[in-house]
Amino acid sequence: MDAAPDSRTGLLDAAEVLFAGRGFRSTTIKAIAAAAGVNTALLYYYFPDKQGLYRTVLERAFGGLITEGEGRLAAASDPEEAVRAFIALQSAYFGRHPHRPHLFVRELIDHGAEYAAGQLTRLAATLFRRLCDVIERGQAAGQFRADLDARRAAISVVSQVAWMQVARPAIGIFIGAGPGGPSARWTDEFADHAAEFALFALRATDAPPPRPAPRRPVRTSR
Amino acid sequence: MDAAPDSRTGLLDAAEVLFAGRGFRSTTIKAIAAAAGVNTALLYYYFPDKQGLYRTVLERAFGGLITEGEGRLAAASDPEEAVRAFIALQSAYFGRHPHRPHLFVRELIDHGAEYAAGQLTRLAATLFRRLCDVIERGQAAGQFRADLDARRAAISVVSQVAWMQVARPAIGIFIGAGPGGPSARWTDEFADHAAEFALFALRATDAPPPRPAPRRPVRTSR
DNA sequence: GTCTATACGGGGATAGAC
DNA sequence: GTCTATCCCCGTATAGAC
Repeated sequence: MDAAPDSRTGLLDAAEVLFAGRGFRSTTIKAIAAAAGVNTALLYYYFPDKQGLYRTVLERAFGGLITEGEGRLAAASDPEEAVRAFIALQSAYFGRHPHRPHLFVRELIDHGAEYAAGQLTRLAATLFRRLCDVIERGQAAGQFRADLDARRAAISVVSQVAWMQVARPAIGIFIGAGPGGPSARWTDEFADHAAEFALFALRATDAPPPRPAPRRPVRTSR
Repeated sequence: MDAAPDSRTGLLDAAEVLFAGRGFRSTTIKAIAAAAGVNTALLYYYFPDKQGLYRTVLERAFGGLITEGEGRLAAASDPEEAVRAFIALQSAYFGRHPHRPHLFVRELIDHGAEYAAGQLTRLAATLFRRLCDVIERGQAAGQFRADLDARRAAISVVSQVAWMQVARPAIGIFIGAGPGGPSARWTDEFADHAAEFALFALRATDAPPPRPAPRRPVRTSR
């Protein structure tokens, strides 16, 4: 049930993995077609050219994050819970699509987000906006410290897992696991740590004591 | 005083900028030679091949970070001061070498740190080690919360500015500045924010009240 | 829808003159 | 030390048969 019988989807899947792994310029259409098990020329039947294929790959990947995120985050009501849910979303999404962090980062540094500008604008209006709102709501309730700028704080919240995903080989070396990167278990535990770290930073020092973090047994990453 | 009269250095400088901007595979030796104002064949006089040139570029860039970092960090004695100094180092170094974040990230995602493994091992034994030690010292002194794993905490500390440098186009869109990324002023202020955010997270809740953060007027980034 | 065959430019690298 | 000239492979994209 995991075979993609139709050629268009097969091309999209293969292109996504290759673009993520080697970047847009270094990925050849011959490699994409070969990985999809079809002929080079067929690519030009389904897509206008290499750029058009790339654009479609990006739309699918960002679109998936936004759709899934909006679904997941609507549930959380308490600000602390919402921050945890946000980081859990990052961790789960990248656990399920392990190459997408690279796809996203490459688009940022290769093209300055040129091809993903539309998707990022949507992301700004949905997930990022929602995280900022949650922080501001926590500040208004006296749960979170009021002296933090919500947008900067939101970036700090997101940065931990995002950077961990990108810098895996370096982190692997730093923690003694080698350039293959940390284990799946370590990766999951880092997400828990990141949530706690962010909440320690966000909490007002005179706030009512938070209930202990629920130890989520769910393990979602690779 | 900014001309690089000798061809070897000119090639290294040009290669660094191009490798950072487009990646190893997408950077052509013809482009490097042209940017350095010399002939393609001369590259093979000074370096064995494209890979050898790349390796040398990485060694110079990582080596600079380590050398500069060890110098700067030896000064700070107080753990809080040391954490601030660490983030200030990141900000200053990347402010002075604005393309190196991309160079580093590309090496991580393009080659899994294969070419930089040696430099990263040095980094692990110097700067990263030093940051972990500082956190542990703060924990032993009761200044920092003891329930954090020092290595994970160190990664959280580093991640904020690192991610901000990499995700500039996305952050620009998120904060309404557009895909060109945040302004130099915003970038500098984010480093201050990141230091405070990290210290809020690190501080033991029953610790003696920290002195107010010194507002560093020094502006070091682009 | 899917393939074969091919045009055409640009890539890394070397030989060898000066 | 620095250049010209060149080799050969591989990249994108298209024409057109089936």
